[in-house]
Amino acid sequence: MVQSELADLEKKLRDAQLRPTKQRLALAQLLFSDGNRHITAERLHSDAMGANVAISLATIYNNLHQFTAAGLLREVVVDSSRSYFDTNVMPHHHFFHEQSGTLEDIEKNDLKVDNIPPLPEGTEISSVDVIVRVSSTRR
Amino acid sequence: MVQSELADLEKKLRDAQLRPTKQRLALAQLLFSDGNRHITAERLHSDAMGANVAISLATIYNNLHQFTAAGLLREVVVDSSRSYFDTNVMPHHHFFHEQSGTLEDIEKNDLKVDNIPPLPEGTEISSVDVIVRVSSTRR
DNA sequence: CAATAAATTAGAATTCTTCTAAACAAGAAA
DNA sequence: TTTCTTGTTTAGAAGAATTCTAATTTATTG
Repeated sequence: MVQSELADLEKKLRDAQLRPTKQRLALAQLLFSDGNRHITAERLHSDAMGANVAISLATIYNNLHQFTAAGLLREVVVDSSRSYFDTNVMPHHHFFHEQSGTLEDIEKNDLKVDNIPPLPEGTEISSVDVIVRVSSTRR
Repeated sequence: MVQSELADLEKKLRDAQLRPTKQRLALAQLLFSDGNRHITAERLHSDAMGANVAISLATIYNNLHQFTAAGLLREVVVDSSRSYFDTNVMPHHHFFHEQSGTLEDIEKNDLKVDNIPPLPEGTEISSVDVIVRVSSTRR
């Protein structure tokens, strides 16, 4: 890892009012150094173990939520049994592969959602999430 | 409840190859006798208790899944902490009210999804789910 | 440095869901 | 009917994901 990269991550955390602790920097590195990721807490935890970063699962959860609140991550709800966190925080949608449990981004401009009916009284849109669930073609 | 209604529910179960047991009939009544519902297992369980129907939570879960497999219900994933089951099995979408945790149907023809990009290699669409998350307008 | 406020942690606790193995009920056959 | 087979229900244990607790450690500020 490059020096400047670490400094960038530290700035990213500071800008989000999060102290750049050892654990946060390690997580930020795992999350943001390698393109878009869709990751679960357990997965991130084992990635950290694999990278010889000592960090408890509680801290993983704390930080995933703090990162999300700070707009550094976004939670994607596709599976009722676990939470996925997405490093792409721009508005966009997803393919969800049902067999493998993997997510793939769909850029917002590719896909169009039209004719949303009048919202329930007294509400405003907080997000529009499209999930295209796909499965392997059986042959 | 009307006699014919019970007979209809029994037929509905039989057609789905599910024996119309006391518990299943009671659940079918709670689920299908009163328009579209979006319900959680816990909620259905307390509805049953409220209607003086003795039924265990395990049976609720068993049957929600069996009904879903038989196409009598559809599972809606909107909240990573619990599962919702929808009695409307026609293709359609949802408003999800973030504060109250309630769902509301959006008829398929109201809303249009266009320009879905090419699917991942070797896959086919199993469903396209749109969730319009709304929250109360603060004033 | 010292003070204080924030972050981390292990492990317990919670919540939702599934499993297990035994008891029970439904439908089929005699 | 009665019997047989198989499907269903059940209580409670077990499991999985997540949150909480209270103590300890670490970062930042003065």
